[in-house]
Amino acid sequence: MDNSTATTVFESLSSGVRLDIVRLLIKTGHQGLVAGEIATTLGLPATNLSFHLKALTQATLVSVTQEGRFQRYRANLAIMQELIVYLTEECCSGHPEQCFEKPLAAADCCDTNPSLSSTQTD
Amino acid sequence: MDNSTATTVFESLSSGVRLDIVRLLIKTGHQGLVAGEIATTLGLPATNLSFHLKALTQATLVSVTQEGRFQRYRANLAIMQELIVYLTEECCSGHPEQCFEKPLAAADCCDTNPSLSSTQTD
DNA sequence: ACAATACTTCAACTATAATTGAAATATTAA
DNA sequence: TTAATATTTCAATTATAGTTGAAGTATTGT
Repeated sequence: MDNSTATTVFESLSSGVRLDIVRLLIKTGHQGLVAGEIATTLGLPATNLSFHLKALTQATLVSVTQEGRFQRYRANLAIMQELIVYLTEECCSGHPEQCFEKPLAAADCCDTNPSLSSTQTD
Repeated sequence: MDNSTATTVFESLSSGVRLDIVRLLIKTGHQGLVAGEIATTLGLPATNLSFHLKALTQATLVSVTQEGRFQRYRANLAIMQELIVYLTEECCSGHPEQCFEKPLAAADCCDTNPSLSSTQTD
């Protein structure tokens, strides 16, 4: 991931609304959600949601597929992983010795570790 | 890291200027840089830099200490690590089975692995 | 064909962020 | 103590982002 892509991704996630959308879509995984379901879940007017979904789609953080008159949105997990790699590289750049003094916990991510998910606020 | 903190951090890094500042300060590590050095390196007017440094400081992405009439800024690596953990948790939430299909590379970060740093664009 | 549904686009508006030069503050050097 | 240096704050301006209702497009159900 290059710096301008990273900026675009950060920009996308800098809106509370868009972060909520991405987190919601990550939770629904491959199934994703159609626009109306997102609107209902997050209590957003359709036009406002559409605005943010367009931004997220252009930033490739979500993908869309048409299903009849519905538009199904899915989170792009790959780019989240790339973002994690990017941040890890940046944190280490030139200073590996002070990088990750405490354990990263990334490796623990997929374990059944309730203490990780319980740190979330909503 | 809670969601509103994450939003604040993303907001901070969503500006190309601020991302440049943080990346520069990460490179200089514990030594950090005084404001004037940052301004010279990035070619920014002092007042504009000060604006962004204030935002970064309030978001706790950088810290300041006074040295006579200089202000020395340093990156807060700990919050970058927390951000990585936050993203990892979010990516995994509810879907550990599809989390990190490809290797994360986070663990390789501090190894002498030139292929990682060579992916950066500037 | 026609009405209903799902969603997007458009245009207008409001809100927030970024940039700038001038003035202010604080520290140091002469 | 006066001048120079380092940085911040302020006020004004410009630029960009977010929100909304109305209208438009496309698909489906009757």
